[in-house]
Amino acid sequence: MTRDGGKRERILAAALEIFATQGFSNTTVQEIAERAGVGKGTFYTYFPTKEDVFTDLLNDGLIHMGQHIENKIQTLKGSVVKLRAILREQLRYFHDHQPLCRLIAREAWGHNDQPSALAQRIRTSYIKMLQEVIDKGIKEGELRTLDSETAATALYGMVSLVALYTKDLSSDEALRNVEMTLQELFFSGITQRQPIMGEA
Amino acid sequence: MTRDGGKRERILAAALEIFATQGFSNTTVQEIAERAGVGKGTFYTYFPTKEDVFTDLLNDGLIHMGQHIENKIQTLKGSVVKLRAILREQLRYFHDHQPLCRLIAREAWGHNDQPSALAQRIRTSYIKMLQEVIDKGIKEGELRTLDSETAATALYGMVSLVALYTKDLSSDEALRNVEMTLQELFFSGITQRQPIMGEA
Amino acid sequence: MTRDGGKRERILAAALEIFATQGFSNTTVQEIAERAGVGKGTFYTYFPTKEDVFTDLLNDGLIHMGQHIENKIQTLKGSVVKLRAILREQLRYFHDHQPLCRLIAREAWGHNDQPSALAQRIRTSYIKMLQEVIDKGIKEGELRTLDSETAATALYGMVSLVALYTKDLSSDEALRNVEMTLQELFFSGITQRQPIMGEA
Amino acid sequence: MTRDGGKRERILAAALEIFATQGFSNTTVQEIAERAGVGKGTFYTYFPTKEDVFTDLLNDGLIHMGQHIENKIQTLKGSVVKLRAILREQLRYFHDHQPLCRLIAREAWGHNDQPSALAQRIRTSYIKMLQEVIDKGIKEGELRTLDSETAATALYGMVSLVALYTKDLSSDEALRNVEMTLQELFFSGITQRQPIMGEA
DNA sequence: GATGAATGAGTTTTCATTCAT
DNA sequence: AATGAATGAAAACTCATTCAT
Repeated sequence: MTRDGGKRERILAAALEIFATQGFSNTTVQEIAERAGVGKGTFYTYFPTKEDVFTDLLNDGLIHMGQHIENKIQTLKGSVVKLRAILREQLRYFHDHQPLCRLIAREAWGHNDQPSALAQRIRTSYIKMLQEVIDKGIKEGELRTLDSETAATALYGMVSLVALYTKDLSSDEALRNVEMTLQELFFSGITQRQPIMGEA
Repeated sequence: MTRDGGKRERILAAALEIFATQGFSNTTVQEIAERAGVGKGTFYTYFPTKEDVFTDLLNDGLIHMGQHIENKIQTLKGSVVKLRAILREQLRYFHDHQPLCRLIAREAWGHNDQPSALAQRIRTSYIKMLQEVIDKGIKEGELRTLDSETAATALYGMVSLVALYTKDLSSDEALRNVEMTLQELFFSGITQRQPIMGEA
Repeated sequence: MTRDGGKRERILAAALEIFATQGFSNTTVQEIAERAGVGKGTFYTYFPTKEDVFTDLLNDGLIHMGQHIENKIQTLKGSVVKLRAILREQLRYFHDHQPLCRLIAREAWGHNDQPSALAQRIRTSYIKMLQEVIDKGIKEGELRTLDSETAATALYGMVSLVALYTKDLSSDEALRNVEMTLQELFFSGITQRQPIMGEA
Repeated sequence: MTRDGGKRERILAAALEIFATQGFSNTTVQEIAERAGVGKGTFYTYFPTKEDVFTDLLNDGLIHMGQHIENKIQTLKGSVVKLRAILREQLRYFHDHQPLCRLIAREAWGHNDQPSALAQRIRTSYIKMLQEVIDKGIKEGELRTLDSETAATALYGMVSLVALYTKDLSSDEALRNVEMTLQELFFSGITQRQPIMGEA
């Protein structure tokens, strides 16, 4: 599958790690080439410009994340079930692919003059998907009637910030705990269920 | 407004706008000076380095946002009431200070190798505050028992992403609609209230 | 004598000290003004450019040194007597006016593109004087017949390098010792007087 | 001569010439690169900073001059013979390597705030050597008893100033004449040998 | 195909000099 | 007359990109 000894992949992997840590501008092609174990010239055999690796990384990443999650929910039935799976998988995905996701996140805030270009794609390609699930749930009565775009964005924001801010998410247990909290929060809200009727 | 005809302020304002659009590295001192309507040298009369304007901007911004919101909730009683106010005010603040908040958000993901320095401060200075309110609410039975740190981060993530992603938030009505959605979502969850009582 | 409260003199003195320590290029007008206790703008009331203070300093210095030494020898009779006095006074002058002399010396090697300009003046204004004394001494038979220009330059080089290189020349005793050595050297040479006559 | 077509050497040579003429501060990297016939960036492929070429030049120069002269005198016997050779070789070396020596000389007066660093080395590495020869000569009775450090410095000062000040030293004859004068001066003094006994 | 030496456009920063107060 | 805020020209240095080997 990889002619050329996987050089392209090695470069992408190296770039990902360094971009994620240092950002686009503070990363030199030299560094990437070194970490990938190739000459600087070789970098340009595989990518026309530094910007291109970045874009490729982002595109591939977004596609991969989208597909990964769509795969997971494809066979599931019911909006709540689907959304629960999305929440879980997205959290896990962010956690398992921290560097990539950090890149996506930062890019989402616009790393340069055409911030929309890709941030746009996040909204359209990924958040749109969430939105559709939510819309369906509303129509079918499983979900409360609310603005689905806002809800989808909120879900995405919740999970991504938690995934990237929470210091210790390395143990499986910690991850599960955080997930449970988010599930509760997103599906039932933070408020203590009011003692409906005379239950007290 | 002060001596020097507010040059310092003009530079800060110009820097804020450009940094927010283009990021730190893609912004040149030249651009800032031009937009501020001063000479390049003048920039250096007021700030030792380019990095310093950036830091000043961020520090002041974080302090300002924190104080603004703390002021708003200080006199309120009850965790739910407080959290509702926080949600509303934060949304509004992000909306009213888009450039600044975009800066804060992006910085949170680390604009360079020492991302923690300021990201840390957001967590400690701002999210900690949310966490305390939630903790109190849990203790007093107003809120469901859940991991308060995760909940606080989730609230912050929800609001900030929605504020920055939502294209049209300019009309007061749009803003109110989005707010309402988030309030419902955060406090009551997305799920349609289960047919309470013995309807099954 | 000094209208304006001696500001000009204060600037010259300040400039001399800093130029001597840091060189022309590494000295800023700001520094000079500060050390002189005046505003930066005031500097330009008294001197058209930074270069001008430097030149003035050098010119005045050369003139002053020349006059000082000429005064000392004017009344003396005999070339050897005169040269001995010159050697003594020059050594002392270098020692007493280290900063100025350091400036002159460095300039002599050319501090910029027109190195000759001033180096020339040293040769013409000062070394010429030595040369004349030597020439007279030769003609009158007091001095050995040799190339007077070379001898004059050598005398100047001897004294100036010793004055500026010798670490401890602060005590009067040390100064006298060094002078004695130079006198012996210049007038009688380093060689042990050959066993005159048939002593062997 | 080495790989890279001697670029490093070309840069060093160019730098030497320009530094010697214009001084360190008045020389731009651009100029050096141009004169060396390379791009500005290439300069930085070979030297980390402008300061580094300067230092390399000086270090190499001092070492070279020292070795050159030590080689010349190593096999000679007798202090007077050695000193005569030193005087001759130093004069010739200064003359043959004017730019380098101009650099060394100027540095001796301190080209910036840390003049000692290298000026020190001149004293220690080179003048010390002269001093040792003189000391030996004194001990063995060939030379007059005098302060050897002062004498060594004087010799150095004499020769270097004459070498750098004397306008026309290009013909071999001129050089020999100047040398003879200095030899006479340094070894026998300027004074006409007193009519010892009744010779007149 | 792989490489790294060569390059110059572009960026930050300094500082002599001007000029309004 | 004295000042220092304002300025932009100039200089060191970086790094994406090219290209000869």
